Amino acid sequence: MEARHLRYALALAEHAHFGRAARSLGIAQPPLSKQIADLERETGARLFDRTRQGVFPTAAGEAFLVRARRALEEMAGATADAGRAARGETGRLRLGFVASALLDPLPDVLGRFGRERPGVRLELHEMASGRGAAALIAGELDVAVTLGAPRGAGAEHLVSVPVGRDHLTAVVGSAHPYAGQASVSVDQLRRQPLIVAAGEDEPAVAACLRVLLGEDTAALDGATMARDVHTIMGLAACGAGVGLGPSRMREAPRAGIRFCEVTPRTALPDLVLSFAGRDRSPALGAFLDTVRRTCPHVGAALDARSGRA
Amino acid sequence: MEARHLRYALALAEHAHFGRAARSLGIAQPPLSKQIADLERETGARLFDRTRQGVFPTAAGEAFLVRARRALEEMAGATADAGRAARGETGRLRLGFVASALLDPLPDVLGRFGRERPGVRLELHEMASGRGAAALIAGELDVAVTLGAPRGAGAEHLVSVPVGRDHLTAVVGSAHPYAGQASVSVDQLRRQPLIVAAGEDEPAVAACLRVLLGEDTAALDGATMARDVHTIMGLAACGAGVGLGPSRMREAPRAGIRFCEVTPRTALPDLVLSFAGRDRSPALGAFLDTVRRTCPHVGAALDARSGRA
DNA sequence: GGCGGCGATACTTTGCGTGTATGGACGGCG
DNA sequence: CGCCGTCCATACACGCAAAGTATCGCCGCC
Repeated sequence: MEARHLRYALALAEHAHFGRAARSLGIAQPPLSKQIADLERETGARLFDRTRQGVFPTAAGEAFLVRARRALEEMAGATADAGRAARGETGRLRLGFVASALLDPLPDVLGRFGRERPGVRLELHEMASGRGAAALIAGELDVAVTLGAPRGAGAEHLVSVPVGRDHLTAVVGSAHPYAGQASVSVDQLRRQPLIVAAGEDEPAVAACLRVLLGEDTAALDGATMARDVHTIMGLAACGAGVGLGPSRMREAPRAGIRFCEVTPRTALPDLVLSFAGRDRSPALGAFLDTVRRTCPHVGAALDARSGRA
Repeated sequence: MEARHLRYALALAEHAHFGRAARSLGIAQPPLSKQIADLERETGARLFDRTRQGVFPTAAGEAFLVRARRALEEMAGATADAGRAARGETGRLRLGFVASALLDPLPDVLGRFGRERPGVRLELHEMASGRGAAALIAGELDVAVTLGAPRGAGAEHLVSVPVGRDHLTAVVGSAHPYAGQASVSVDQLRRQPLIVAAGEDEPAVAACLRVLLGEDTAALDGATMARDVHTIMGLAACGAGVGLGPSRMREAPRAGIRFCEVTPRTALPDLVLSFAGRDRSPALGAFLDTVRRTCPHVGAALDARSGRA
C-alpha cells in the first residue's frame, strides 16, 4: 500500500463521486477506480458503497479513513519536523560548562539563545573541564565550555575557540590575615593552606598553578581540592585557607570574604568553547551563531577554525 | 512523497548501511541511494550523515523518522481496523427498542452479543415503536425492536422479522375490584378507566385495542396514555385504573399490583426486529447472526426475508 | 425507448522505480 | 607510497504499473 491509495480514498470520500474526486486529484476517473479497487483488494474489505446517490464509505471504510487521515498528517508532519530541525528551530543542545562560566559569558549567551530559539531544548550540565572534554569527545555533549582547550585522544576532531580570559585572584575569609591586603605575593600563598579547583578534572588550571608556585609542589599537593568557584569561596569564608580562582568570582560577591589580587598578575587558562567539527547539528549551528553575535570578537576565531558557518 | 520513502528511510536508519538496508528491502543499492536522495530533496533537509563508520540520521533525520514510524503504523493500523470493521468485530450498533422488549428477548440477545463482540459499541435507545421506526428509516438507528412492523413512507426498504409474540394482560392495583379475578371481560374493561401505551407512537397496539374494544371508542379515547409497560404498572399500582399491556409484564412483578387475563385472549402485535435491507453494516450482520443463534425460530424468517446473511 | 450520467473494463502510453555497470572518494595494508 | 577494497553516487537501459483514451453496462429519467 502506498500513500497514493490513502490520498485517493480520502478524495473519494470527500467528493462522494469518482469523477469529481479524480478531477480534484488531477487524474482521470478510470485510474481512480482501479486504485480504489486495488486498495479494497489489499485490505480485503469493501471500503465504499457505490449507490445511485453517490459513493459513501462503509463501516470498514470509515475505520480506514480515520487512520488514513492520521497517516497522511504524520507524513506531512515528518517533512515539516525535518525542516524545522534542519533549520535549527527545534532540537536538543547538550551544553557542558564549568561553573565559573556561568558568571560571565554564559548568562548573555543563554538568555539570547533561549529567546531566539525557543524550540530548542537546552540541556545544561555543570561539570569540570576534564569531564566536559571527555563527554564532548564521547558524543555525550554537543558543546562544552571548559578552562583551557581539551587535550588528549579524540580532541583533535574538536574545534575550540576562546570565549573569555581571566587572571588569578585570591579569596580569603574576612578574618584572615590577608583580608586587608590589596594583593598577595606568591611567597605568601606558599605559606598558607590553599583551596583550588585544580585537580585531575581541571588540568589546565593545575598546570597554570604549577608554573606560578614553582618547583616546590608542597603547597599544591597539600591544597584542598574544591569542585568549583562557589565551593572555593565557601571554604574561604569558613577560614579554611586562601582560595585561588578567576577574578570572575567578584561577580558573585558573598558575605564573609575578601578578594586580593595575586602578584604577579597571572593569566588563567582561557575559557574555551569546543564542539565536534564534524556532525554539527543545526541546533549547534544556531547556538554558535548566537555566540558569534553575542561576543563579536569570537566570530572571527570561529570562522577561522571551523570554516564558515 | 510515498510510503516507500518512509520504509526505505527506516530500513537505512536500522542498518546504518546502504548496501545492507537495500538487501533487507529486497532491492539493489543504487535505487535506495536514489530514493533517499529524492526524499532529502523533497524535504529540503539532509536526513542522513554518510560517514566511514556508517550512515546515521542527522537531527532532521531523527525528527523525520519518529513521525515516519508513526505514519507507517497508522497505515498498517488502517488496514487492520478496516478488516476488523468488515468482519463486524468492531464498530457501532445503534439499537432502538420498546421497553417491554427488555423483559423478554433482549436480555439474552444483548448478553450474548456483548460477550461475542466486545469490540462493538452498542448504543441502546429505549423508544416507542413509532419513533423507532422513524429513526430507523431516517438512518438514525441500525436496528429497531418495535411492536408491529414499521409502516409508512420508507418502511418498504426495511426488513422485519417477528422475534416474539404476546397477548394482552390486564394489571390492576391490589385494592382494585378486579384484583381477585383471574380474568376480566371486555365489558368489564369498558366500564373502567384504562391505562395503555397505545398512542400515536404505538399504532399497532392502538389498532389492536380498537379491534378488541369495538366501535365504541369512548373507553379508548378516555384512556390514560402511558409511555411504557413500567408506567402502566406504576399507574395501576396507584389505583388509577386498569392497565393493559403484554403478559411479559409478569416478568417484572412489583408490589401492589395483580394481573388478570383478558377474555377473550387477545394477541398483541408481534415484537418485530427491523433493519435497513440495504447498507447492512458488518456489526449489524454480526448482531443478526447472534439473534439467529439465540432465537432459532427467527433464523428461517431472517433468511427468507433478507436473502441470506 | 432513447438519452444521459456514472462507474467498470479493455487497451495503449508513459513515467518512474529498478537493475546492471561504472565512477569517485576514502581508508587500510603491504 | 601506491594498490586495493569498501561504500555510496551516477549513468543508462529495462520493465512494470499507474495514467490516459475509448468503450461498455447499468440504471434513472424524460
